Amino acid sequence: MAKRKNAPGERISEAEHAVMEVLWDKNPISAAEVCDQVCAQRDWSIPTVKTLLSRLVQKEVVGTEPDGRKFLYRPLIARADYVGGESRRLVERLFGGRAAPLFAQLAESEALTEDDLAEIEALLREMRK
Amino acid sequence: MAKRKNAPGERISEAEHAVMEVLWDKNPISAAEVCDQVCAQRDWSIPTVKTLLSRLVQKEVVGTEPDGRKFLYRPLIARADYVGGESRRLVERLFGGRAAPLFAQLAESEALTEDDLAEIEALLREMRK
DNA sequence: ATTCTTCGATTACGTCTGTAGCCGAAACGA
DNA sequence: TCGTTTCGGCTACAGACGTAATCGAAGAAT
Repeated sequence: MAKRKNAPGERISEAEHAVMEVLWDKNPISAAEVCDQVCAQRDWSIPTVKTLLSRLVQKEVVGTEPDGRKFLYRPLIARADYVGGESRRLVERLFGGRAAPLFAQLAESEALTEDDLAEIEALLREMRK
Repeated sequence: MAKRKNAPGERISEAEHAVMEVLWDKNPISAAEVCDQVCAQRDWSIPTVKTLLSRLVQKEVVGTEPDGRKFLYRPLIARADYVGGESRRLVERLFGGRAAPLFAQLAESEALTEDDLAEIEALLREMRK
């Protein structure tokens, strides 16, 4: 009954997510390389990135492989899985599990561009077959 | 430096959100009444609910009005605003601000029911005019 | 008036999160 | 071989969060 854990399931925090994005973009890479990417956007220092990386390793969502004296990191979960999980969680929590109200909400708050609409229409048409 | 917050914006936590849901459903109500609702679902005790309420008051998202010797609480922000904000935040963080990929994601992870599809189609048709 | 009951307010405390410093071992340069 | 640089690993610490007990004042009951 609890929502606890599927295979990969340890919760990923906001800051950790930023690190994951970098890893999804390119991997495997070293801590320093991760910092190159992420320290540009969020104003972090190397130690911070290393802490986040080790927490992610602990949570078993990031794996390591030795590369000479250093380590290379790579994600152990697919971005699509993470993103899907977060999306479903939001729909669950805020819209009683129904996606339509989310859509309505986005529409109302003008978060939908003309392009979005067209794209969604296309997707719908495709799913209809 | 610490994290920023603007007028409406103090972050509402998961547990606090549960309390907000109760207040949105019925208000103004007393702490005890909030507990009646929320302690049924989450297994909390009165002190917990009161703590959450006072934190929400501090964050200025819940207001109080004296009712004899006790207080009645009511939300100061609309549910639609909160929900809209959270939705936009998710779309921003996970989909680069584009809603279409969210939709695709939900579709792929089978989070869309037949009803959802129909409803969304209807909404789309309506927006098309 | 004295006690019993209610509340809100204050305090507590372990965990998680954001952010970072320090240390020791390994690799490198001389 | 010896110091210097480079890493990963452990340690730290403040603020947020989840959860709750305790205190003190205002009312109610007798």
